[in-house]
Amino acid sequence: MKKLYLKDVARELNVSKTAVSLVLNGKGDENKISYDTQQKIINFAKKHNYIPNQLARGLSRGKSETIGLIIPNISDTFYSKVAGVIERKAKEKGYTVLFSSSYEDPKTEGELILSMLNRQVDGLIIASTQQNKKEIEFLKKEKFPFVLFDRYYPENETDYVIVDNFYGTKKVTEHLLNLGRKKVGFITLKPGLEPIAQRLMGYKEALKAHNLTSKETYVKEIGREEYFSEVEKAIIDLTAREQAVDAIVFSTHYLASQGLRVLKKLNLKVPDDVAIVSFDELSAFDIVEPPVTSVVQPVNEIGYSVIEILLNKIGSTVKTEFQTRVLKTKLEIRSSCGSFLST
Amino acid sequence: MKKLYLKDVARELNVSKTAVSLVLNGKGDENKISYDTQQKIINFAKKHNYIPNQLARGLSRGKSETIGLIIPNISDTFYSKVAGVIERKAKEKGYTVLFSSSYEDPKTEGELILSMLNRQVDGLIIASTQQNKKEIEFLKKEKFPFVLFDRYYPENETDYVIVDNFYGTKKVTEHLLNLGRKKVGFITLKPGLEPIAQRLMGYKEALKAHNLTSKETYVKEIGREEYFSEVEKAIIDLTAREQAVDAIVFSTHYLASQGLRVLKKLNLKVPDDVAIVSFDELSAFDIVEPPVTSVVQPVNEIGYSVIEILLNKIGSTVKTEFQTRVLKTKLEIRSSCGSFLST
DNA sequence: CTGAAAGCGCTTACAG
DNA sequence: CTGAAAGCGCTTACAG
Repeated sequence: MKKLYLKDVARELNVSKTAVSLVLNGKGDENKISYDTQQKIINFAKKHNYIPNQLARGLSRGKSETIGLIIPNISDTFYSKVAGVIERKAKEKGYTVLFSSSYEDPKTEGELILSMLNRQVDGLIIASTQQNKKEIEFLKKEKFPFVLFDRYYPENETDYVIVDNFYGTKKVTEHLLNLGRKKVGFITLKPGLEPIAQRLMGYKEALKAHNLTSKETYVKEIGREEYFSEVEKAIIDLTAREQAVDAIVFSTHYLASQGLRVLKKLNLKVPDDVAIVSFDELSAFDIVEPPVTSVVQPVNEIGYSVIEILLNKIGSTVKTEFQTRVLKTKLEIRSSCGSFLST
Repeated sequence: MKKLYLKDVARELNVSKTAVSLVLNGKGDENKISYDTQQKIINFAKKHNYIPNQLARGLSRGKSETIGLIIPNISDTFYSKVAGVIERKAKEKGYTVLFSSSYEDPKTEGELILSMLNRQVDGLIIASTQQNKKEIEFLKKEKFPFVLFDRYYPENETDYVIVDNFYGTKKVTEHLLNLGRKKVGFITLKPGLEPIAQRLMGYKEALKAHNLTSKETYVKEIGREEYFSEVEKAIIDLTAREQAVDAIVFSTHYLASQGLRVLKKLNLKVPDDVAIVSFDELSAFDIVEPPVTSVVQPVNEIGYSVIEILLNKIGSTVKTEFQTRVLKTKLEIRSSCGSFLST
């Protein structure tokens, strides 16, 4: 069985290439091709496994039916979940997705954007490092369809989908304060990312609303690469001083799980010695010890929104308003905060 | 800034399209194009963001520099980790990866294979549903480069990378028996998948080696879709009868985490009432309560091997032997089995 | 319905 | 080095 081309099936069937192409693209009826001929073509194609070359098709039609997805890390549970939703929705609409991880490196991300572009993706979805303003502006100038999620560029108008990082963190911090915790630490990443900045602000706002000033020393900003050891240092620092904290907010799931590891190692009891909460969660957060109260991101909604906005963009030639969505998070209360503390 | 094409940069620079193409593809030297001209072309291209159309390039050269990855579910932690490794390695070699989840549906998987093929991927990586023998044979007949991982077709000779499911399960079951457990249950998926079958055999072999016959009633095979409720039923069944089990082996990570959830709900103490172990793990298995002894799969090695074999296949025109690798698992002992039990 | 033809944007011998 | 040309495998007006 040799590889079949359009011309082969045309020849075999004694019809024109035009007819075959038209029929296989569902344009048989509108071109008044007889039912019999259509059936003949369709059956032959199916029987002999005729596979049209998408490269040629894409080149000819000027679109590839492919979407590019650029995320920090496909192995991270949050991104892999969103990727799953995006892929499922995209497939429903006939798109395949090309993905690539930037590993938080702006240079890699920039190259990825260009690489996706030269592969003629029809649209781009990016959870950006937020350090490629130039590329983002290039995309805008070219009117290339793209939507950002998770991380966006506050100073550049674009389509994006994010969650309410500020309010989510404020709420979970208040939850802690309402339970009688007075000295709340915040372990987070070094600044640079918008969601992280928003979470810090939410934390501070909650303290302020409770008439507590957020001591600088309660906020620990650590580097992503060496977070394993730095979380440990941060916790030792927060818990060992004379004025030890009685609660810690972790700004993301892997900091929280490492935090839990460290707390166990240090023999600190959660929530008795210190209560903890996490922004974003691991699916196992309900079976860790103790189960961790978390701010849950609406993964499905994020994926749906992103695809919806992007496909709208791709479909329409008229320039539309930028669409931005800020989705609500959900506070999942578990036992890592204990019950009310009277001191 | 309009979109630039090859002919545009040729015109602007007063050189031929040929020269531009040659230089940009790194064939300047071998075609004796002067250093100055080369620099001129390269600089202009970079400055004006010339992005060659990969569709045209691929069509012309007969390869797309794209690899297709078909897995059951990108959101599953095991597959997302392997996908990350594969993507990283592929990128190093200049390949981008197109991915798609089959969600365990053979029909979807079959369509995906054809879809990837018509997108002219240069090779395919599949963790198969094992129900598309026809497509696999088609790929073989076409001499299309592909390698299977995790799940393969025992009756069809292909390249594949798997782990030692049999021995891994045997070892972890023996670990349980060596600790004095006598009645070991096995909660697994309904048959159909080779790794699952191997794990069951490993479990039985361990029992046999300890002169225990594996009672049929100790093995619970459940459906993937409704595993949440079925794990519960299985555990109730295994623990409530007069001869309750004193240990349970879970054949995969999500069964184990659901098992832990259920055991907590039923107020059964792990490992006192029942010890548990898991084949494959969640990254949080060291902080759940109790930490779960697991058979760890060598995710990096799997990814590396798959890419290595595939790229070899793509690179060589001579037909080579099928390459198969069976990688070792690692037993990670945690406290979910307790210490030696004397009864 | 057909058939010849142009076009998508590249790459790559080939003659000079 | 150039330049004209063929070719990759499709799609799509167009004249008949």
